[in-house]
Amino acid sequence: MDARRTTVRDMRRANRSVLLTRIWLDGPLSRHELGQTTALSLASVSNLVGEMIAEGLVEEAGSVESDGGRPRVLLRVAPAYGYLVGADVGETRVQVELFDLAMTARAKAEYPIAATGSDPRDVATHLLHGLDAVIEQAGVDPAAVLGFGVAVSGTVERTADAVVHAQTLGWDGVPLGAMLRAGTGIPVHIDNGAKTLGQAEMWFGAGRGVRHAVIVLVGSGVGACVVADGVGYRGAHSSAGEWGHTTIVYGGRRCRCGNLGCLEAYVGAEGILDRFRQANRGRPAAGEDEETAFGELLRSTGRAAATVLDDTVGYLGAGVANLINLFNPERVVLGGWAGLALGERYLPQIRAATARHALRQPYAQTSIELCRLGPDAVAMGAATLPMARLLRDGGVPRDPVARVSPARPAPRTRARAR
Amino acid sequence: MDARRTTVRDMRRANRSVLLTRIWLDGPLSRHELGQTTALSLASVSNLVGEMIAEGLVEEAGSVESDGGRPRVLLRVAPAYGYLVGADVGETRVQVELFDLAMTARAKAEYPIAATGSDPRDVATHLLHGLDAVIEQAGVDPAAVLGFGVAVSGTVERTADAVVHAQTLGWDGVPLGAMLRAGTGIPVHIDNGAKTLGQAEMWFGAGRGVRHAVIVLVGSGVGACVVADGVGYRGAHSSAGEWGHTTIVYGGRRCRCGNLGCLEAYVGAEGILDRFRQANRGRPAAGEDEETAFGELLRSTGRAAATVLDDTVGYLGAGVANLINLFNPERVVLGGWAGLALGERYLPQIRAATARHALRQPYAQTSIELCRLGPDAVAMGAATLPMARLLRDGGVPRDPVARVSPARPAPRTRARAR
DNA sequence: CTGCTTGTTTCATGACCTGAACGGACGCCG
DNA sequence: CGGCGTCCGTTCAGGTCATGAAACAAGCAG
Repeated sequence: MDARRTTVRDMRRANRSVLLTRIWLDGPLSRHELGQTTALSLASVSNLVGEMIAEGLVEEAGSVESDGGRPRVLLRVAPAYGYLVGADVGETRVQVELFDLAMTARAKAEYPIAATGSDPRDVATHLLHGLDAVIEQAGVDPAAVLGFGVAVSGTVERTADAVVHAQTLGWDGVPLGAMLRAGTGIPVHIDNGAKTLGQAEMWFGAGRGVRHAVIVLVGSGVGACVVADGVGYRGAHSSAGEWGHTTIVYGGRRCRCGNLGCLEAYVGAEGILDRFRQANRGRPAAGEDEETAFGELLRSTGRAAATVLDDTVGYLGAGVANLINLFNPERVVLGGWAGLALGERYLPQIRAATARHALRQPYAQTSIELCRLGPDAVAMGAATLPMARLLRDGGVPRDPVARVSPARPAPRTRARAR
Repeated sequence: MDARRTTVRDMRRANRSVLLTRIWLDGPLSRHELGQTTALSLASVSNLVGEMIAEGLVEEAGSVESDGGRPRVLLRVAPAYGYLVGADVGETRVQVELFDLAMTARAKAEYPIAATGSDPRDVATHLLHGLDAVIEQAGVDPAAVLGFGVAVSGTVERTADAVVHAQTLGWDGVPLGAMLRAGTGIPVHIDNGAKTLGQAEMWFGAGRGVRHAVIVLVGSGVGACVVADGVGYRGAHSSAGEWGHTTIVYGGRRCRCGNLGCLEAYVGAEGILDRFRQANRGRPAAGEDEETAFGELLRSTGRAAATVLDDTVGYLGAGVANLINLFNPERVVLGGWAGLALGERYLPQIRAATARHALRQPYAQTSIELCRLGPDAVAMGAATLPMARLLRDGGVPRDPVARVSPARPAPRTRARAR
């Protein structure tokens, strides 16, 4: 139903994309298996794979014996074909990491930033410095860096300038994409941190093998990444998945967004600690920062703590049930630092609470799992952005100019002359 | 990212689909305009359109003068190329309607059914009788009927048997698709009524020209149809969009689904009337059935009625805001008989309540509109199912056997013999 | 070394889109 | 009323692509 034409070149790109994606995701594979699972003819597989090998994108990786006959050669994406850089713009620091195509980290850089109201220009400078630093540190050719993915905790418009709105950073309409592109020739990709972490969890973590999932992220705030049929759900302007500010207690607690009864006010770490303080006659949980205080609360044996945590599990279950009813996923992945901590201790109770609130059938069709990557995988998640592009395009697009322009000056005559 | 190969035939089908969809949706168009908007070359447009004209699927419809030169011929889908039958399985009646490809109704049939626990076999019989009846009534060749779309108010699995789970009908696991296919050779399509009504609203109603929308349906119960990038969002097992049973008041009123605090218990007509009865010292609104009672309540000037309706607007606003935060649509369409009645009187207040509960940015990017088709368009919505298939395939697939099999017996030798 | 099995590549074929040339229809103007 | 310019629509040669069948390659057993 898409209003886009299809040309014969799109076909080749689409098929290259299918093959490359499968080789990359499902490890070393033989040409035979590729033909089997993609329904492409062996001839085409050979043709396309041969092209990718010639480009250096794919390489042979040993062979495995086949009963009696010629052994099958395994194929993998060449790890050193190119490199990916991912960056995490957090509230307190900018972290930049370089990966090869096997997604092994090769270099890392980190820059502290002011906790509140960080100047976008400073952040952009840190990001560009970090980019140079990790390239230098890893000793790779800058031309081999396929892309620079940046994850920020806000919504990112899908325009050329990649305008960012990030409440926690105090940014409203920052054209971060344009700012970064002015400082580097490497392709820049910017997206919301929850969405990139969700993608990473889908490819390498608890979402493997699933096409419909919701990755729930509970930290100080609360967010979600919805994956529909293998691709992130964005909505009209890329701000879909704002689960934290859905109303779950009509007229309830005030949330930091200003509304009443948001889910975040009940199951976000800040909201939980605040509720504990109220239940504990104004005495907060011990701990310098939020994370240690939350850990303390989890370990606490007091009556107030137990009540607050029980309630939290209930609210979280209702919130997850809402997601299940609305999105009908195959899997729900519970992540974020607070979500992980809660889940490690209360997963069965969370499942039970969800079952109470969700419709029977969609609940039965889904499974609720803990995340596998942990909260520090944001930079890796950001690096999935250029990787996704590489896979979608079936490799780096061949320079299309070279094929057409030589014939341009006198197309007809030259063609005749042959 | 789809693990599906692309062949040279898919390309042609895809391009036919693009052209056909555009011709059908955007009325008579010239070849030039088609080339413009689809980015196909004029040569290909001519080629593909010529094929469709030869098949009788597309026809010329007058011409429009172009400044000075040869006038451009307009093209449209031939209304009499084929016919679509749509059926609505309601709680009290089965309604069957036949349309031509211009979506004008040509015949209608209706059968009352038992209000509760209707036997699936009876319903299937009514549906098949209705199918024959409207074909007979319209005087149409049965072979020209392209498909039979059936809308039911429950979830429909996307399997060959089209297994239906419909709480309101008392059905759990009814293979309605298999039952109907056993009684007719016409292709059968079954889907949830909210989804088909949503599709109709997208094509002919308040969703025209929009790619991301949520169609909200408030009747006795509450549902929603999410359209993402032009296609209905289904989730893993087609039960996505169960908005009515999301929790909006944690620990609140008991819903007929058994849970506490579901949205449906607050903004469904049944829930509203029940809340009014409680607020009105046990005296219900006057009226034999739900619909007249609800109309009475809307016209009522009493204090209890005003409070209940004000609260309803608030809950509805919060519920719509949740959809906006989660799905980030371009448009929200308010429909269903109760939703339409509420919206006609309270649309500004509903918008205001939604604005209070939604995040500022996604709210600013969306518009909330009333539906245009009314609640009786379910049969037409069902007829969109075979139409969607026709558009997706770019017409009726040509028999592929005829093209290949003659060469089969001795492909090599025969080829040489020429 | 030969036959056998299995994996991979080559080749002729048919299907497709495209740019450019060609043919057609209409209004305008001398 | 016939030539002319302006578009519209179609035809054709050229290039790209996937595919099935046949050919080639690489191991193993006898």
